[in-house]
Amino acid sequence: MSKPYRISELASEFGITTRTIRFYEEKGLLTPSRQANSRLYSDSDRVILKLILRGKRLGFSLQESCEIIALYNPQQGNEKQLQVFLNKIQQKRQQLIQQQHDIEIMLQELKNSEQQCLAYLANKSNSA
Amino acid sequence: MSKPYRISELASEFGITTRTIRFYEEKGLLTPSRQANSRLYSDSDRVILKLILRGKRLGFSLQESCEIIALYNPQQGNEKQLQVFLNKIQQKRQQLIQQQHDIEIMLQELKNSEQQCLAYLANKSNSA
DNA sequence: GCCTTAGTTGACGTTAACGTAAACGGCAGC
DNA sequence: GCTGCCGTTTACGTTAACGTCAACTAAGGC
Repeated sequence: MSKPYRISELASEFGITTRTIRFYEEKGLLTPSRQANSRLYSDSDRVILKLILRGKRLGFSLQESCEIIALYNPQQGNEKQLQVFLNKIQQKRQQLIQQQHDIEIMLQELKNSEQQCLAYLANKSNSA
Repeated sequence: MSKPYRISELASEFGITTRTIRFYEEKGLLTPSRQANSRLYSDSDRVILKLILRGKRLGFSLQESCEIIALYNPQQGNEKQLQVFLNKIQQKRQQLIQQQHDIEIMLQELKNSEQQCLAYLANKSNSA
């Protein structure tokens, strides 16, 4: 148990506002403890926050990030429940792989534009 | 010049609504021609629509997708403008690479969860 | 005791990206 | 000539993810 974080610490560490952090709590994603009237965030709260922000960078909604975080914590259950769980994992995997492809193509297209641009610059400085 | 598309054709091809397509036009992303009172979409309209949807899958806003599409069409300009252009490309590239990393990690974590789940299932069927 | 500096709750405001509904035009088929 | 069906414009509605503001409390410094 390391020292807990205050809300402003997390906010500045991750470059978000305290309002945002409280909003995530309101949505049930974070469950900090209280000391007097102040919130205290544990390491695991911090991890969850990190996961949320990672999801955000990939364009996932809070709801989706929430589901993904749930996928990180396999719970025991009967065989059927575990199958549902495995299917969900598979779905997310497909989605992520699709994103990988999209990114590959975008990077290639950006590279093409860059090449054209550089060629034009080189040509220009040649003729100058 | 191939046969132009009607709005419902594009909608069903991409699995979106006609309202969405009209919305993109409203935002200036698409500029279909008109025949009488109907919209006619060209191949290039279709390409742009594809790019928008790709951006969406990666969590980009319409505004961002718009900027990325602009990056695909290098315009001539003076050296300074071209430098700005190259910088923007570089920025987007960094963002995409960050997303690649995020995806790698997520995929790994999903894999871990899957392994745990499978191990539990195997164990269970063993003891049965 | 007063001020400043976090922090709190509660409420209303805002923006993007569409959804939805109303009222209308045009044409193909019967 | 009426019925669908596809399309149009206009306009108001909706949801997510916060921003912003007000009014308040609790702790620490001088």
